[in-house]
Amino acid sequence: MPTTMMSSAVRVRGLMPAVPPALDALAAMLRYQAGQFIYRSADPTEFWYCILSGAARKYAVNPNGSRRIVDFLLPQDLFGIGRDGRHRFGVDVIADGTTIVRYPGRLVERLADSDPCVARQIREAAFESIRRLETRMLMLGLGRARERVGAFLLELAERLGQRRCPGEICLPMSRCDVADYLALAVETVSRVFTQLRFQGVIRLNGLRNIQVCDWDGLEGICSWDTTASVHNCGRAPGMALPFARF
Amino acid sequence: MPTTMMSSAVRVRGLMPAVPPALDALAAMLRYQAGQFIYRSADPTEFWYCILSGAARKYAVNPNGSRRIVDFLLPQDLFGIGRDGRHRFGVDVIADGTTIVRYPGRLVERLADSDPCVARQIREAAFESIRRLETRMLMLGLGRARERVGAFLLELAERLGQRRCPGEICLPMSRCDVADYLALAVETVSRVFTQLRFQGVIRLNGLRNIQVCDWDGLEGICSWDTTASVHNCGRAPGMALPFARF
DNA sequence: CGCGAAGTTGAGAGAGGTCAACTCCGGTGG
DNA sequence: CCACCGGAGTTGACCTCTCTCAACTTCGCG
Repeated sequence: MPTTMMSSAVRVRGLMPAVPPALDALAAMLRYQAGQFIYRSADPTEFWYCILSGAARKYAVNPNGSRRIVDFLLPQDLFGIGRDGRHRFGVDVIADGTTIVRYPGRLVERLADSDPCVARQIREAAFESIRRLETRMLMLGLGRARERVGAFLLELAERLGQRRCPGEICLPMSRCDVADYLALAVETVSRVFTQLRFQGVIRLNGLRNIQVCDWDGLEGICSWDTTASVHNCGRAPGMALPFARF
Repeated sequence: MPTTMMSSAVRVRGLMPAVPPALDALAAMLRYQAGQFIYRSADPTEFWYCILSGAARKYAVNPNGSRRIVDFLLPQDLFGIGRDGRHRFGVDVIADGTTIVRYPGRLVERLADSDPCVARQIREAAFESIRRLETRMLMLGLGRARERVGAFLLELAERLGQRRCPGEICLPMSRCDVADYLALAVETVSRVFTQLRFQGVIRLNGLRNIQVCDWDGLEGICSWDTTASVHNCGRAPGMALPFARF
């Protein structure tokens, strides 16, 4: 039972650049505690969502009981988008006080038909989602556990806007979540963390706060920088970033 | 140097259901031989493409020289779609006589702004691409080589419309491509194939023609059926398939 | 202080990567 | 027609890495 925070008439900023008022008017803002689910697998795709603050995880559970985390959802991420049907994955919240915006999907679709601007933003969101999936796919293809964990840390820093920043990065997720995300055993993730610590690449303050001491070293670990190929495409730094594409 | 086959005024069928004439008028049809590239990584995203017949592969190459196949492109698949920018991946053709339809991306985008129908079709294409990526991600998360190869065969059969059909499936790609697709060594892929052959799950006629003798066995190999979760979502068979979502 | 959950560490077994040899197949040219 | 060649595919032996299972430690909280 999430808390409704604001009436739908309140402007939601930061969700999409220049959200059209018509779309804005449909929004509802909700607040969740860690462990609450936003929707479950096979639920009807009634609403579209966007994270404002906090973190959530999208996951699948197979008959054997093993779980695979499909995506971590961080601020600005849209999810649950799709046409009428049922969700393939469940989403639940992993950080206390996570706030999300919710839109009635069918109305947004209808709005998209009449407002090209809305349609374009949905396309952008889809392209962004594709970009993330492709990044993740390259990551899963990396052979060694060190590389995957390294790529994960780089991706997280990138998405939190803290790539190459000196400060600490707060991991919103448990080691177990990281393991399910990277298709590794928890123990392996743990071992890699301590290995990176001993090598002076990272420092841990508590369990969740990571400080990257050696960004070059971290990037060197990943035989190929999955995020750089996304954002830079081998072009000179400082140039405009290309949009995601597929 | 692909062969231009038809003037752009010729109607392209099968690409999208009910392609609007305005979009149709922009199309050019091209024919490729195996080994020719359609575009390279870092090329500008000038055109959007759709496979009509044959097969191609989308791939990334890392500094070490190792290659990762991001996607196999089969008939009906759209690719290269995106806003102005540069391609993250290269695409080259793997089957002789592959035919492709090409659209000027910018014009399609502009058309989408004026025609909601075009916009909706682009969204659908994006959702479909996401569906494929998610399927693939679950596949890469599978721990064992047997499971990945099994899931790959099921996915391929599904996409070729030959799931649970008695006939042969023609693999358009080499073992090496399969390996790069599944993030396995070629030798491992080969070993799994022979293992499946000895167990009577599949039969090989030549190198490229596979006949699945035991579909139940094949599905049983995959600890979780990545394609079924896509198309069925645990609902009763025979119901309308949900669209892809994310 | 005590408890449970989360995280870490260790030892062992198993799976896949690597390297090398070999087979199979299609194409080419004598 | 056959020998030769090269590339793709297969098989084998070995080694490395990760998973598994178990014990232990740390953290957070009442």
